[in-house]
Amino acid sequence: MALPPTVLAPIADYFKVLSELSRLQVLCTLKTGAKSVTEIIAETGLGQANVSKHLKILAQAGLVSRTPQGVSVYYEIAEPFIFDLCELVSDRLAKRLAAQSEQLKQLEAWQQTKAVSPQ
Amino acid sequence: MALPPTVLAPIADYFKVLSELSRLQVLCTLKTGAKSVTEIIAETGLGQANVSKHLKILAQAGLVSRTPQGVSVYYEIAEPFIFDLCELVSDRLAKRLAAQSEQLKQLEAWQQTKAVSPQ
DNA sequence: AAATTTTATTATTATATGGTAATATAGTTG
DNA sequence: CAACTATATTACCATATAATAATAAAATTT
Repeated sequence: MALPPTVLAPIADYFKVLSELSRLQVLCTLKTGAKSVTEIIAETGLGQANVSKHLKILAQAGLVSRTPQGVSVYYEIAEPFIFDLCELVSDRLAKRLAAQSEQLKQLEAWQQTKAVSPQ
Repeated sequence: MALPPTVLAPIADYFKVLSELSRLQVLCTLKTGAKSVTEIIAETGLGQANVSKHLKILAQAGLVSRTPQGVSVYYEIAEPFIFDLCELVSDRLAKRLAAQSEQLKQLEAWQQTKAVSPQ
């Protein structure tokens, strides 16, 4: 029997948080340490309201922590684990590209053969 | 400087494919081997058109392979890697729950202390 | 306290997407 | 070829969500 939705749903939700480019950009900004919202806005080039909303989603998901400091609010990675995930996916995508390029090379070699001894 | 969107976008897209409960259900169905669409429909309880659409998305993402066989079409996991990802996330979520329950226990112990020696 | 800065929220719009019914397509069997 | 089965596609609706502008709220400075 298949895994019940109750088990899979939280996993899907976790992936969903990571499935938006803007949120990944925000997270990457925090890779080098805690940053204020203003700094995040500057680094990503995203709009203020937009960043604020994404940070709320990331905080609710438990991926970042929030610490107000004076007028500013600093956000920090709470689960460095997410970078492991991103790297795994990135590596997998790279391997795909490598395999594709290898196949292309094979194809070219075969075409060479055909040109040398046609028919 | 942060990673450019051109690098992060494919990663976000990869996560996006895995961020839907129905698609995870379909993938889990294939964990034990290739299955026809009819079998997938039966195991998941999802609608026919729905399953067909999700399978298309999974195939385009390169996560499953498609092999017609007579009237049926069999789909198979093309990247077992996805189950590693799911398991990593699942483990992480489990650790979270464990940590929460531990905190709860600590809180209860503290309340006991307070009850024994009030003030 | 007024002005300023920083962050959060609300309202709105545009777009994307999941689900379903209906239809189309393709292969199989009588 | 007609009937049937399996899968794909199309059209449609409902919902979710990303982005932005406008506004609010909170802390700081003058």
